[in-house]
Amino acid sequence: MKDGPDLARIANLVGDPARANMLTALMTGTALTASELALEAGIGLPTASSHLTKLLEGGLLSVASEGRHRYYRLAGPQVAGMLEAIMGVAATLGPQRVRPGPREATMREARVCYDHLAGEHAVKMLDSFLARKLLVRDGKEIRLGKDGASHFAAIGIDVEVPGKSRRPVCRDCLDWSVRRSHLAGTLGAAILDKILAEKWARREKDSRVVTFSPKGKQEFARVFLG
Amino acid sequence: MKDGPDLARIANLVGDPARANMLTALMTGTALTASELALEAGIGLPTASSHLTKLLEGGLLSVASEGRHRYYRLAGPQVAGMLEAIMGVAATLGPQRVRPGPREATMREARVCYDHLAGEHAVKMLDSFLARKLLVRDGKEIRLGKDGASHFAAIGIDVEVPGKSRRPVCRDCLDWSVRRSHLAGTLGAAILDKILAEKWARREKDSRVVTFSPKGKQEFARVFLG
DNA sequence: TTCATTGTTCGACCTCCATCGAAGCATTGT
DNA sequence: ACAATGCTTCGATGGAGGTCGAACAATGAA
Repeated sequence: MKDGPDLARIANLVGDPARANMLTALMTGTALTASELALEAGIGLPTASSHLTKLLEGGLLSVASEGRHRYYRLAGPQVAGMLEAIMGVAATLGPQRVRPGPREATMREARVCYDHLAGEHAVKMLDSFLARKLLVRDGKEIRLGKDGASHFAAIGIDVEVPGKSRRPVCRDCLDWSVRRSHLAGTLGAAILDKILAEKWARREKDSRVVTFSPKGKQEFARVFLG
Repeated sequence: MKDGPDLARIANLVGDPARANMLTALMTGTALTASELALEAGIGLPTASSHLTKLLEGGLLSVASEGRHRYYRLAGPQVAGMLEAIMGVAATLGPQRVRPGPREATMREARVCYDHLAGEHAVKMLDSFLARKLLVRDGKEIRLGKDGASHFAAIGIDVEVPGKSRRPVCRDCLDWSVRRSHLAGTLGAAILDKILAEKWARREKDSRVVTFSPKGKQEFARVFLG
């Protein structure tokens, strides 16, 4: 009767509306303070604090104390992936989706997933990388292709791995909107950094949405879609 | 504040221990009756019935009435995939795993995931298929390679797709124990059928565990690992 | 019909937990 | 030192929902 890992324990953590809102907010990848998360979830500070300790003890979040602030973030990409998986089921199952809404459309196009880009653009980008053999699949893993490192270096993406970090350079992450993979890992994160640094796109405030400027979209296509 | 699909609603469904046990039991892919599920979850019939209607309305289960029995099953492979994703987080996060236990070891080696094989053997098998180009990745999709259909037909796996079914022939599914992909879809299901039909392995009663006989393991390696 | 099996519905109980106000700590700034 | 900010802890409240017994409905068998 007790097969495998404890589903209920961690699903229950996600199952509360307030906590779910917090986790969704943290899907942006940015670390947020307790008060910001309380505002996001629409609850008081004491309640938020209580939820946060539960998520912390549950292992879904990590925290960094800095001065009198405490910055909460998702415990890792794996947690983000699980949340996307649940969103995927909720999205296809949810007949109570009253209206797609404009917000929804922009989310499907481009959004932040933890620390990398997700959505249609991101899926196309990974497809292009694989087609050009800059990246190659190896089982579930994705690795740099023969010319991968030099190519990414040439376009200003620092792909060197210090060897210390456990985090893989490339990883794939299932997209809840497109139902295909996009690129995660340090490479995915570096690419998002570059896009924002070059101001090809900007993040909408308090949202996962990423909106490209017309010119930015061109540049993105030129540089990343080959 | 309300970004994307409704996480909490469906996570909450999985978050109750009784419901989680039911869902875990249904990960075997077999349809079970309400009383079987009540026994599995360790609760009374009325309680089970209440949970089942919730899971049904929530869209995680489907039901088929047959005589005075009502057979419940997971709503689809997508739900199974989500459950495995949550298990993955629970497994790596769960420090309260007191002891791995023998049950755990056999689960890692080979188990049923909804309707196909999962675990180390299954991961190796997919690796082999990809290496021999019987299957090829295409983005997130997995498709039959050039010689794929004929090869599988030769070893007695009927891979023809009636065209009617929406279900993909090949799909990958993330393995919570090995953290790599294994083969799902109709092909994955057909292969599991074959393994059981040939009696190379048998299912443990009321469990996801699949145990290979020594001879069966040899045959499995010969036929599927090339 | 009569009985047995299987499931659902109803009602009542009871536990759990999300919530907030107020107080307590810690850190920073003046 | 004193005040202000950010957050946690404590205590009390209230509501949601999981639980089961009993009654009811539906099917199948004797």
